[in-house]
Amino acid sequence: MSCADELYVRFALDLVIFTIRDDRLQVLVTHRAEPPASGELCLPTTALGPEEDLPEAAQRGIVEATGLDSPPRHLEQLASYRAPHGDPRGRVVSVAYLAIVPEAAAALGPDAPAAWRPVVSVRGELAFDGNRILDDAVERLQDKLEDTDLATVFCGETFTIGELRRVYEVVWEDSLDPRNFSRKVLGTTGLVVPTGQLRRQETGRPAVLYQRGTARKVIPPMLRAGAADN
Amino acid sequence: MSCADELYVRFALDLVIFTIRDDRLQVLVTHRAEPPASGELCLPTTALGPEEDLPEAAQRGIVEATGLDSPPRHLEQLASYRAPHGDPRGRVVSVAYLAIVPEAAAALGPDAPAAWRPVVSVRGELAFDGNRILDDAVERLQDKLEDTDLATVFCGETFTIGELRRVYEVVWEDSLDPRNFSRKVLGTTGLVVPTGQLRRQETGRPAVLYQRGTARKVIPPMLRAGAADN
DNA sequence: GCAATAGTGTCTTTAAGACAGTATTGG
DNA sequence: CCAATACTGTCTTAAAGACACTATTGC
Repeated sequence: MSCADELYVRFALDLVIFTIRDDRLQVLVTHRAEPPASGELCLPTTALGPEEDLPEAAQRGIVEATGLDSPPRHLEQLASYRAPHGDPRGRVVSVAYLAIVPEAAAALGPDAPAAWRPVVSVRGELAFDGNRILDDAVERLQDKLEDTDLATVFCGETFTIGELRRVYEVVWEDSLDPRNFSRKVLGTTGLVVPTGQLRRQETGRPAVLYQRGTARKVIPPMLRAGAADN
Repeated sequence: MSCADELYVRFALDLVIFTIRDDRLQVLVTHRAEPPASGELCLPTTALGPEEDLPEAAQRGIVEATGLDSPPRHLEQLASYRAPHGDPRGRVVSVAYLAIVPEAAAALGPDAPAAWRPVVSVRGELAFDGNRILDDAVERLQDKLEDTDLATVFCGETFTIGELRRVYEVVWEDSLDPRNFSRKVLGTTGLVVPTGQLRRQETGRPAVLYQRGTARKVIPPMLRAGAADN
């Protein structure tokens, strides 16, 4: 490595970009273009520009990776990782960011370098410490659904209570009681507000459409059954 | 800066080490030995060794900064920060770690380079982004008291329910009802287990001594009143 | 009317909030 | 007995869990 100074490390940002498609939690992955691990599956990465803040760099990297015209609706720092010691690139540190894009924006060009893949299908398949990062990201996401309005970010501008419930069910891999879920969501002041519009489908009673409210925290939190594991 | 390669950044670990002394939350601070900001108050830092993992480096840095003979009872990664752009050292990234040492271990040599200072007295006084890091650390700490057994880490090997309650009151800057607190702690299975010993003081009824149990999560969480902000 | 989806109401149980009184020690 | 600290018990209220039924649409 060209920098002998112990204070310098090779640095990059790892991007964990989630969306929901086909009723499954999906993550954007790509293939490494250069050695080491050339051709292997990995998370999109980006470098830190000279004048960039960390969130700025993450946002730019996400726009580049997805080809979206707008920045993601949610972006948060996940954690930092030091690459496994066997890495031939020397001392490597990365900071991972977690982002969410709504299903509607998840369309990707057919010849895009990156692709959406169901999380369950890439578990354990990523190069370097991508698997650990992805696991941490999923856990963070599941935790944050409990006490924030993050689930609404997966939905489009407007959504039904049923669609919102599907987000919880997909991310938590569990089924929720529609009656109790409804009571909880509508009973949390400011979480969602009705738009007055209805969503019609081929059959069945039309559903009331809602949009995000001003509340960012769900107090008391939404509870999931299997949260007692250590 | 000597590294022209855009992939390399100057890197360090910032250490936020908490303890409770004199019924106040205190943090270990030191003074910068070299420019820039020489002499100013700051958090202890350390570098990443060639073969070290991030938690290893943090643990080593904490032992060096505190002079303790044992590693901290709790250590977790907080977040990564990019130093403010005006920094003459160029592109600087740091990862902050949060650690807790019990009051008993908090004794520091009189001529140690670092010193314990009440958090309230150093708020806004730290160099670089130390203030932001400290604020984040306090918030993380307050949040984690709600649904983990982290408060027990501030206590010694054994402690009374009253001592444990003081930890919550000090960190949350709030007073708790002793009766309801007792019911909650003793009603959470596996959180604390009685040792059979008693703690005697000059006067008053002796208190039953407990030690940490096996439960690491408090479910349902301990609630604090003023958690509805944002 | 039927299939399909959306929505609501009640009973029970758990646990927090808000209280006052009893118990044990040393002096 | 008194001061000081530790401990416990009850009533009320909020909210989750576990249920079945009604409502609205297209065909």
